[in-house]
Amino acid sequence: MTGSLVRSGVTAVASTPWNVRLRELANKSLFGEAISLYRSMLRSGSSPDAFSFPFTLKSCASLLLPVSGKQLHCHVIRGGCEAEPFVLTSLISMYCKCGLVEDARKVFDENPQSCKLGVCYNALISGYTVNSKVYDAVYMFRKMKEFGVSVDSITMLGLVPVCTVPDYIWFGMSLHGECVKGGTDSEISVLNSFITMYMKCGSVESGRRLFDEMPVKGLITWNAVISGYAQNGLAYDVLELYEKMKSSGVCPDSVTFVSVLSSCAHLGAQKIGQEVEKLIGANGIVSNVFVSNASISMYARCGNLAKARAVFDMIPVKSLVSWTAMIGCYGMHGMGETGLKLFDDMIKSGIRPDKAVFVMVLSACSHSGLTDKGLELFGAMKREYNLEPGPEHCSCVVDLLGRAGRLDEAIEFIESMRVEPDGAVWGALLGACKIHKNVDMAELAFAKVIECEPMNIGYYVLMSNIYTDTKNQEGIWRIRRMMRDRGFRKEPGYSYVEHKGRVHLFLVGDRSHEQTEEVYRMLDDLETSVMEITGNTDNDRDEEVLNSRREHSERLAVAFGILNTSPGAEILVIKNLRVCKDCHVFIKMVSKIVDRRFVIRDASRFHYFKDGVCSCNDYW
DNA sequence: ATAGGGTTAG
Repeated sequence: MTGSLVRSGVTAVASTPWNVRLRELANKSLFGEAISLYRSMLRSGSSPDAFSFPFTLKSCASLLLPVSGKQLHCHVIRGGCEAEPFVLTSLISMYCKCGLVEDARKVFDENPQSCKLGVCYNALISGYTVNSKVYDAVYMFRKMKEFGVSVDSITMLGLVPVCTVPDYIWFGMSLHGECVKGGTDSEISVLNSFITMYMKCGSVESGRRLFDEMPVKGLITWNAVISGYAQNGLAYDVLELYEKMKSSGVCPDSVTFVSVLSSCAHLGAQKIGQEVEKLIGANGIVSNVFVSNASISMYARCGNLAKARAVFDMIPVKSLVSWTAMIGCYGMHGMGETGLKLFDDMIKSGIRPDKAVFVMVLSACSHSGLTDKGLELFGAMKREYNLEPGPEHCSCVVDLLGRAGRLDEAIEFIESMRVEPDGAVWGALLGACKIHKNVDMAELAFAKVIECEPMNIGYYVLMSNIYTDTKNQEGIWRIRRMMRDRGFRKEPGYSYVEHKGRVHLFLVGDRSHEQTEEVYRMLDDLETSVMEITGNTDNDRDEEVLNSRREHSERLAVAFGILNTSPGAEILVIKNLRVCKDCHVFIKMVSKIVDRRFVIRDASRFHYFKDGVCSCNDYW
C-alpha cells in the first residue's frame, strides 16, 4: 500500500500483515506491543492507513499516552484520512480518554461530517462526562437532537452518569422520563445507569424502585443497587441484598465483593468479610486491586492490622487507593509514624498524592500527636503538590492544633481559611474544647456547628458533656431543651458484639445475656489490667473516681462479655459504650492487651492506647 | 469482525 493511494481516499485494506497483527494485539489488550508494532511499521517504510489508526489510537488511549496520540493525529492528517468515520471517532475518543477534551472538541468541530455521525457525539459526550464537564455534555446532547442525529442507548450510557451533579438531577430524571416514553428504556444497560444515577444522588428509594420494577435483572443490575447501598452507608441492606442475589441464582463477581467487603468494614464484621475472601479464592475470581483495597480497609477497621498489611504487601501494582487505605489503617491505630513512613515510600515510588491521601496523613498526625509534622505537611500540600486544601483538610488542622491545646491558633486558622468552614471544622474545634475544658470557645463552636449540621445529634451530646464536665447544670438543661424542641429522641446506649458470625446486642445495664456472671467476672480482670496499665492502682483513691469506675464497670461488663468465651477472638465491636471519664481508657472495643497497648474501636474508628493514653482523645 | 457503553476501592 502506498501513501498516494491512501491520500486519494481509496478504502484501506484490512489484510496487510501489519494491520492484521495490529488488530490482533489491540483486541488482546496488548496495547504497548501494538504501539511498538506501529513504530516498526513506520521504520520498515510501510505507511499506516485508515485501518491502522483506530487500533493504534485506541492503544494510546488505553495507556494514557497523549503525546503519542498527538503524533498519531499528525500521521492521520498526513495520510489524509481524518475524515474517515472510524478514524475520526477514534481520534475524539483518544483525546477524551487522555483528558484532553478540548482537543477532542477541536477534532469534532473541524470535521464537517462529525456532526452527522452519532458515534462522534457519543464519544464526545462520554468524554465530557468522564471529565465532569456537565454543561458541555448536555450541550452536545442538545445539539445532537437539534441536528436530528438519532439518540441511541449508547448516547444515554454516556450522558446519564453526568447527572449526579446537584444542579442536573432534574435533567437526569427528565432523561429517564424520556426513555420511558420513547421506549429506549428496554435496554437493561440504560436502566442500570439510571439506577446508579439515583443511588449517587442519594435517592436510594428511587434506585431500588427501578430495580424492583425491572423484569430482567443482570449481574450489573444487582451490582448497581448493592454498590449504591454501600455508597450510601446502608451496610445492612448490602448484606441483605447480597444474600438475595445469591438465592436468586445470580453469581456475584469481584465488583459485588468490593461493596460487600466495604460494608463488612463499616459493620466491623470481620467474620463475614473473611468468608467473602474465602469465597473469592474458591470461585477463582481474580482478586484485583479493587478487592484488595476493600480487604485492607475491612481488616483495618476490624482491628486486624497484620492481615491488612499482608494484603497490602501482596498487591503487585499498588494504586493510590491502596496506599491511602494502608496509611489510614496506621492512622486509626495511632501508629502515625509508620503511616508517615509509608507516605514517604509512596512518594518515593513515584505516586502523586491526592486530596484523599492527605486527609489520611493529616489525621494520622493528629491521632499520634505529631502536631508540627502535620502542619508542615498541610503546608506542603499546596506548595509541593499543588493541591488546594478543602474543608476536610482544614478540620484535620483544627484537630491537630486543638488536641495540642493551641486553641487560639485553631480559631485563628479557621478565620484565615480560604474555603467556607463546614460542620467538621467547627466540630473539631468543639472536640478540642472538650479536651481542654474551654467552655467559652465551645459555645462559639457549638453555635457554628449546629448552624452547619442542625440535625447531627452528636454535637449536642458533646456540648452537653462539656457542661457536665464543668458542672454547668443550666447549660445541660439548655441543650436538653434544644434537643427536645428539635424532636431528637434519646437513643438507648446499646452495644453490639460480633462473635462467631453472630451479632449480640446489649442495652446499658442489661443482665439478660446467658453468660452475665462470666461477663462480670471478666470485667474485674479487665479493670485490674487497666489499672495496672494506667498506673492508677494505688495512688488514686479519690472517692469520686472510684464511684465513677464502679458505674463504668457495669457497662464494661456488658460490653466485654463475649471476650471471656472466645479467647481466640481478636475483635469485639461495641457501639455507644460510655466511657469512664476519669481513667482515660476504654471506649467501645478491646481487642488485645499487649505490650501495655490497647486497641479499642467504636463504630467508626480505632482508638489506640499506649500507657493508658488514647491517641485520639475523643472521649465521651 | 475497525469507533461510542452500564457496576467496583481510600
